[in-house]
Amino acid sequence: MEYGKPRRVSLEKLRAIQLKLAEKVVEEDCFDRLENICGLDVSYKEDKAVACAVTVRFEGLRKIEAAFASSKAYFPYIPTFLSFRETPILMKAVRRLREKVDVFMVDANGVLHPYFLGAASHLGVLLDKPTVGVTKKLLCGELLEPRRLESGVTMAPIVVKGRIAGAAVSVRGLKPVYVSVGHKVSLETAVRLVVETLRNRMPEPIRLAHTLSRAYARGCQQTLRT
DNA sequence: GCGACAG
DNA sequence: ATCTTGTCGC
Repeated sequence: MEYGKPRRVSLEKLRAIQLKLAEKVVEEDCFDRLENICGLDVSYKEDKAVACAVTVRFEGLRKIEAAFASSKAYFPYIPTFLSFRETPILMKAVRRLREKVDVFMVDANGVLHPYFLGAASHLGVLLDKPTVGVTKKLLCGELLEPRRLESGVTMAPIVVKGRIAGAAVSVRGLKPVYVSVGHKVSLETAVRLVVETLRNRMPEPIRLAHTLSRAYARGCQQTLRT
């Protein structure tokens, strides 16, 4: 409700933290098997933040578990500082999961960020787990020439400060989603995972987390049943 | 200084 | 993100 109060930590300090954590990001595949994928998202209800972590089996995309966490939103939304708003509540939801997770998919950017540390990467480093970032709108960077892959998938690399930081991926001529490495995964694998879990505009794990966190925030018990 | 800007 | 109903279209 009121974020106007002076923060005890300056944005310059937070920027320094991002630069530090960005050095720890690993852009290579660091997982042997791919059985479960967990979608992550946060919804808001006035000044309350609700996070949902929903795990699905990669084969068939069937939901096998969902965990929630809620708290007051202590940090405002400030472009390029999203992780400081959502990482705490997402960590809380993830800790409540019981089933093993191989890769996390977050509704946020990974290294597709002006300082190469979007919320998906920030979370990945804190969890020390593989994460992929996916968004519906471009935060930064310039798109290179689109490339049509075999399965009718169109991919356009995105460059940030001279580095390929992500890719615009679109299927069946739909509006693209922006994919980037979060942590411990390669861009190639990140794109593959998104394409293989894409039923609608957003990959299924994230779409589910979005629906569930929103239902939880609005107290829709019925939707949360199954 | 100006404009852009994930959720 | 959120405030919000019906409605146009594949």
